[in-house]
Amino acid sequence: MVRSRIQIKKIENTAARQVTFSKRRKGLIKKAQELSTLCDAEIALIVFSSSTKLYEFSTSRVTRVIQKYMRHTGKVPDLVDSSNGIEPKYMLEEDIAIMSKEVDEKKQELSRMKGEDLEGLDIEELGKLERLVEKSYARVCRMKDEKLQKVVSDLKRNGNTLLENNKNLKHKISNATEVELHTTLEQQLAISPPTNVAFDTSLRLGLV
Amino acid sequence: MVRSRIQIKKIENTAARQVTFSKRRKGLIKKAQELSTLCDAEIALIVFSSSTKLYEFSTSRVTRVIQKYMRHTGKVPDLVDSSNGIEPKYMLEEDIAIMSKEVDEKKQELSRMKGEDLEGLDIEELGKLERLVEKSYARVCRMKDEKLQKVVSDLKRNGNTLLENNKNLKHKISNATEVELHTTLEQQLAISPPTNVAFDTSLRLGLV
DNA sequence: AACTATTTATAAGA
DNA sequence: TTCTTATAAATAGTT
Repeated sequence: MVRSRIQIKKIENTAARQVTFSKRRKGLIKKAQELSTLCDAEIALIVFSSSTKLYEFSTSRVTRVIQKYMRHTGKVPDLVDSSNGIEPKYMLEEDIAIMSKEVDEKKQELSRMKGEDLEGLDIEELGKLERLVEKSYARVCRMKDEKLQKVVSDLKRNGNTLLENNKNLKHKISNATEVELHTTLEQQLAISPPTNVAFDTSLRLGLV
Repeated sequence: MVRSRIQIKKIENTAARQVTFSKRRKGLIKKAQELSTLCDAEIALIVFSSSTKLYEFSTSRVTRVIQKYMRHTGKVPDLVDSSNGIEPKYMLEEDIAIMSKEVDEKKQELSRMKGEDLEGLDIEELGKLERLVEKSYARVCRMKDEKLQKVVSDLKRNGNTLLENNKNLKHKISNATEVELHTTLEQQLAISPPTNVAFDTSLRLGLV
């Protein structure tokens, strides 16, 4: 459909097929969502990829739409209605309606926080939202900064510990060499210059 | 999508809703067909209009895909095969559990978008959230800006119309006074100084 | 039901 | 996977 027009037939190249599947599945689900919202339709969409992976979309729950489908087509009639006399169904459905409304509200609030679906807002509402998102941004940044600071200080602490260890090791080595081998100071330094290594490490860790 | 962009929310006008339903349903089914052909996917699409009319598309028989769905998800294993042993109450309670989870998820997502409840996130997740909120902020600002621009241009247009009207009125008055009353120019101006008023109005409106 | 100006979806490429 | 971009396809409003 783009860059070049394609024929509607199976895409033989597996990688290309997967990419197209992923994109078009997303598009299809979006369209289904839009149709259900715009036209108040009840929709169930079940998609199995060629590798039998399942993707689904439904306005309510897939099984609910399936039940409705069954009843409608006459296959497996009155699945829900044939409860044994008492009707817990009514109450529960009312609950569902309430929760469904709650979900919808949260969804809308969320999409507005994401900067979507803003058409319906007036300037004042947009200003409020702007301030809200701005504040949120500041909070997220602050939290990230705090966590980073913590990582940095942890690393610095580690670096200091290492530095300390290096000093101790150096000490032991110089004692050992002095007592046991009687090597010169010059020889000790040529074999291991621990001070510089430790210093470098600490610096590097402190800059992560 | 065309002529003008529309909001994705229920179309209240019944006729318009039906037209859109018909068009988009056709589009949706076409997309489903294309996806199934291109990517060798097994698809079932069930659509109930708001007037409960049924439309469907499926690569095989809808019930076959439904059965596969049932087996895959493990929900209501033998819905099709044995209609007697099913507990509608259970299903409804399950609905509530699912929705309740959905509400919780949305709530958490929302609070994170608001920069709350961030403790549990690692630095990478915080970075992602940061970019998301940043993008959202840009969108909200852009939308506000667009709306403001629109208000400004509307007001300017109004201002120009008023200016034009004032000119015409001034003309009429000056003609009328000249021909019918023979008043002096000074008297005309004392009664109505239209040029200045029009100018002021235009300026004020243009700066809202 | 047809038209068409736009928006949206997306194939290909990066 | 994700983004970009050029282009095809879908479709809202109109006739």
